[in-house]
Amino acid sequence: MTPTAAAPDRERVIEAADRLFYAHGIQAVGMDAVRTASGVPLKRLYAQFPSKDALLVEVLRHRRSIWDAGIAAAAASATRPVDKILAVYDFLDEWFRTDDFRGCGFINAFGELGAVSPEVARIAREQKTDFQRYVAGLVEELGASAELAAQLAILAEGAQTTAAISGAPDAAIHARSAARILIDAALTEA
Amino acid sequence: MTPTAAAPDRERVIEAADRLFYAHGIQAVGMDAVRTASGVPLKRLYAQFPSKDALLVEVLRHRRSIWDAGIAAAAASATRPVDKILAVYDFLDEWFRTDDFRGCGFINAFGELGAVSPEVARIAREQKTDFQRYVAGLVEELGASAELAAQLAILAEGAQTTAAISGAPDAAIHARSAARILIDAALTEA
DNA sequence: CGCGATTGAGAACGCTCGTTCTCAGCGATG
DNA sequence: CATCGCTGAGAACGAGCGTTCTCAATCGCG
Repeated sequence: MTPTAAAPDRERVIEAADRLFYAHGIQAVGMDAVRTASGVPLKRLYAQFPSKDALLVEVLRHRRSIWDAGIAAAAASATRPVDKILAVYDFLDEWFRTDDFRGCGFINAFGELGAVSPEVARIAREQKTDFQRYVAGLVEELGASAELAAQLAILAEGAQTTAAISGAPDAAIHARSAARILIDAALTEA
Repeated sequence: MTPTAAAPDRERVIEAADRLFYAHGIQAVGMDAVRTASGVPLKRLYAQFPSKDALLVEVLRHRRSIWDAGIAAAAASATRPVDKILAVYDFLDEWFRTDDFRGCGFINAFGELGAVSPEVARIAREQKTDFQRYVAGLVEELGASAELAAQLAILAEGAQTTAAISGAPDAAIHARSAARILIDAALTEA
């Protein structure tokens, strides 16, 4: 058993669990389902992750890196800070139109387990504050206030829950145009 | 057993379950906990609600009426449509500073059970669209576009998740000032 | 070819929880 | 005062699930 040979197992399990947890909710998915979907037997699965909770933590970490990569890729096509900010909403728009979109995984996980698991609550909070910091960085480049950053982040969060629950994918478009107005207002005021 | 005598039981159960479900999550709360908190024995409890799912539906209905009443009360102190809109964010601000605030109960319930229970998903969606309609009505009185209404609703949703997960109660204040800017922009443009 | 370590498949265990059942106590009624 | 029906408290039941264990098949190595 070389340590490198175990890596594909880990990834397969995390990706399968992520897909299942996101699609059906965490508590609704049994370890047997993870095993079936990943093709990794229970024994190896528990060799990699001591418990379902530990697996969940890794799944959330994985999901965070996916999100970060998506945001970075969306920003890469833009040069000006303003466009990088607006690219966030374009990224959301694309995501919302995905077939298996079911809201923000962190918001969902927080709603389901945030009160019971401090670990889950912490990871969700970190993801949100990370995003807020990212937006704040871009806003700073713009020379606008920190309040604008908070408002832009709130718009993004609201778009996600609105798209998820109301099933309105155009929430991203509305958030985007609102963001543009807020940015313009902040810049002309300064 | 007069039918009117059963009413207090119903209310006590619904209120106790609502408090527990909201505080800890739905699946984390057993029927025994509901029984203990409400003081209503299991037998009567199951006489009123055929299952936990049925109880949950009533709990969500109850929560919806509480929300509606809160919004209505907040709007009552204002006369102009603009102030009624801004009153929504004042209401959120007050709510966010509550000790036991843990986000929007509908967003949480959707995240936990929306994928598994179409009933829960439907009730959450109805609550959100109801709120969107309410905002849309006020925006219409203002003579502004339907897009502004969508944007204002997104701000309210985003403030709720931000306050819940990031633990930032001032999300309501940021949403409020953003709302004011968007409203002003929409009105001067017209 | 033979033997021992490893592994995969799934059975088994223990716990939780939704739901139902039992039974002792009690109040009403004739 | 005796009896009958109802009620409350909690035991009991059955299912689901996280986690562990069994055991036969397999692979590597001498």
